[in-house]
Amino acid sequence: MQTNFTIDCVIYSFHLGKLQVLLTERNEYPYKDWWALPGFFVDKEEEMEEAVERILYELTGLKGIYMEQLGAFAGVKRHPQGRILTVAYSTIVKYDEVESKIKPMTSYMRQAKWFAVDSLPDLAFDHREIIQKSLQKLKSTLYYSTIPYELLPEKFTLSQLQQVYEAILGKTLDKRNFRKKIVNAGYLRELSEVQKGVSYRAARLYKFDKRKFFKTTGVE
Amino acid sequence: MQTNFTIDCVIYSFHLGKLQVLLTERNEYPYKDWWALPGFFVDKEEEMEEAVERILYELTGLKGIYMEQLGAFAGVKRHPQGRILTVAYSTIVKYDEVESKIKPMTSYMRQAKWFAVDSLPDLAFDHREIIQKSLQKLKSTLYYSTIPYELLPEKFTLSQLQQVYEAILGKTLDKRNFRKKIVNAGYLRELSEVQKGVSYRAARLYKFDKRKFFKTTGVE
DNA sequence: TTTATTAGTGTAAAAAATACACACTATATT
DNA sequence: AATATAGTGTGTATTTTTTACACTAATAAA
Repeated sequence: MQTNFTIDCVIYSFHLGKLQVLLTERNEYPYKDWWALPGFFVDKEEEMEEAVERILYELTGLKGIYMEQLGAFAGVKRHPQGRILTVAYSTIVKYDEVESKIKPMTSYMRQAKWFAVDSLPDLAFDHREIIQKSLQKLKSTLYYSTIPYELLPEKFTLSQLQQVYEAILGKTLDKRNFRKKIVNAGYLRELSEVQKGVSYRAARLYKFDKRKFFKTTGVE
Repeated sequence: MQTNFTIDCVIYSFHLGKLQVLLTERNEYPYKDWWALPGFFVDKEEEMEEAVERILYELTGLKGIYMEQLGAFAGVKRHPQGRILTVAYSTIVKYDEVESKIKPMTSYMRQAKWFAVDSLPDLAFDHREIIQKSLQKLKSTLYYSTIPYELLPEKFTLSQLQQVYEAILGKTLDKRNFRKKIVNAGYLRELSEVQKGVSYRAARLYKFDKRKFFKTTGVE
């Protein structure tokens, strides 16, 4: 059998202490005027990862972003006009790197906007379910993944890192225990720099050392 | 874009102390005479899970088996005759419940046979990669999943359970520590029965209590 | 009765996770 | 200069979890 084949992207970033998802407003039936995950048909000779790159580039102007396949969603009833199989990807961009004005839209979508994951609008199709599943996976793999560092700028403070963990896990963590654990893990490099432009004591900056991470965790 | 759409199943069972995978010998080009994962095209109005059920039923005569989606594999180059998107599922059957003579084959495949995961033959397409990924996932979720109990008969001994864990993790575990951990977890029911037909001291039998499992782990 | 084979059990040590509170520093404000 | 404000940075004691480790008990077969 043949089926229509699309990619949908859950695009995350971290901003204002919250995990954010980039959604687009549809300008087409079905679900006209509803918010939806950005997605497109996959071209005939195009790899799925290339399609993800393409969508991300068109929307945010970024290349080489972090992505991870979430799975296939192919319910016969998920699209009113017959089955459309979509393969969902979780992707991450750094909020600051996304051009402030997200790219002007195609005819398919009117605008794109960041939403905090704890206050999403109603969503088209089964996109709510997709995000739910993506968040669940984020949570369960958090401590063995590079995801927190994909969400933060290259240099970050331990408090910012803790905020990311808290935003994803949806609970607060003890500051001293968090620091002990994360610093002991041994894949953060303490810089001699400190934060700038804050109106209180500036915090020390750290960098994530990917090589040490892979060496110590053996992941990926 | 439209694409061909198939399902491939990694069908596991546990036998002779080893994790086994059911493979079929292809009787068609491409990869004629190669071993491959059982798979079929998905019908137009058929849910993916239904397709998995159908394949499993045709091959093993079983219904209501355990399944879990692994992901989509859609490399442009994975099939010589152009892209065929396959969604892979990991499934589990109890070895004893599968009719000893696995169903007579269709024209597509000559025979089906169990292979221990540590001695697989060369495989068609990207099926080696699919199995690899499936095994990896099995490993990493083992302690929070019902998989070991899907592999075992309803009543089992702690040694058998330990064998399952060892087969999947690929390493030996300490008997006392394993028992302590698993019994403390609180979702095994000790029966008053013991094993029969063994030529040595018979071991106590246990049952898995799904409800307690979900209550205590909160998973699924 | 002896042999072979697996079942079943406890304790001590080490490591990891948790709970918990205050002094320090940099800036902005008066 | 003094003070208020806001977040940084740090240690210890307790509990829980994980690890290491070896012998006796039960049964069937010879």
